[in-house]
Amino acid sequence: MLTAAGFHVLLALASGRGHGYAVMRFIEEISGGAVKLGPGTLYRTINRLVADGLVEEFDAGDPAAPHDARRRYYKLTPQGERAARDEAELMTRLVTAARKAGLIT
Amino acid sequence: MLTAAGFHVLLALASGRGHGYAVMRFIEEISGGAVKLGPGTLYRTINRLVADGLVEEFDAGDPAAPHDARRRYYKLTPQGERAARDEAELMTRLVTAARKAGLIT
DNA sequence: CAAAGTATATCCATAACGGATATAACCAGA
DNA sequence: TCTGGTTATATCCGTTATGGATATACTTTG
Repeated sequence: MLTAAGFHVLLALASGRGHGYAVMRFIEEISGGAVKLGPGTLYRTINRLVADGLVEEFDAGDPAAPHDARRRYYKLTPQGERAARDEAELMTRLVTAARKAGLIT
Repeated sequence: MLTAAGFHVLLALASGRGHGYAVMRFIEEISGGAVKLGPGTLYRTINRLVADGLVEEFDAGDPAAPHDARRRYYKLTPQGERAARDEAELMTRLVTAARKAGLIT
């Protein structure tokens, strides 16, 4: 199974956040500030996802938009998309159960 | 934040699974067999939740139903319920984002 | 040009996990 | 009754993952 950080990263990439720092902000945003991914966990997690074939770096060579040269861009591989989808589906089941249990409305 | 295992246990308890082994089966059931909590993680997690005040043991002294004497029963504390609800709410946000990203329907 | 923010990378101590091993009670059927 | 399979809890060990600090340097804004 994916780790929480792993899923967060995949979800951020699937949501169009292409590089590490943007991933970090996405997670903070979506959790209302509750979840913060420090740089240690962030870059380590990205590297692990790349090593596992769930994510790949790509060249965002759009010369029109003068992007920050330091940035490294990543996207999901088909395998990564599958993994993210599986995890999201598991999560819907957990949310349904939480609703059934009266934890949330 | 809760660990995945921690949330699973809280959710199982909130769903009326009172003792450790039942918690284990609940998680396996709800995930369609994808997530399995081994005894190491299971009992360690329960103990941690108790130590953190999210869960407490109680005496299921129902003499009518001759229950298994080995079982140890647990339930959520108010704090545990809050934590489980917060986590479930975060999860709904993640699921919504996954839907928006086209990962799930 | 200085300060704040953006961006990536690495290190270390701590926390958590997975799976094996152990022990034993419970239950169904031969 | 005894025997095997399942239920149930507990602990140990090696591995993996985390959180936070530290480092470095580019970019943007006033």
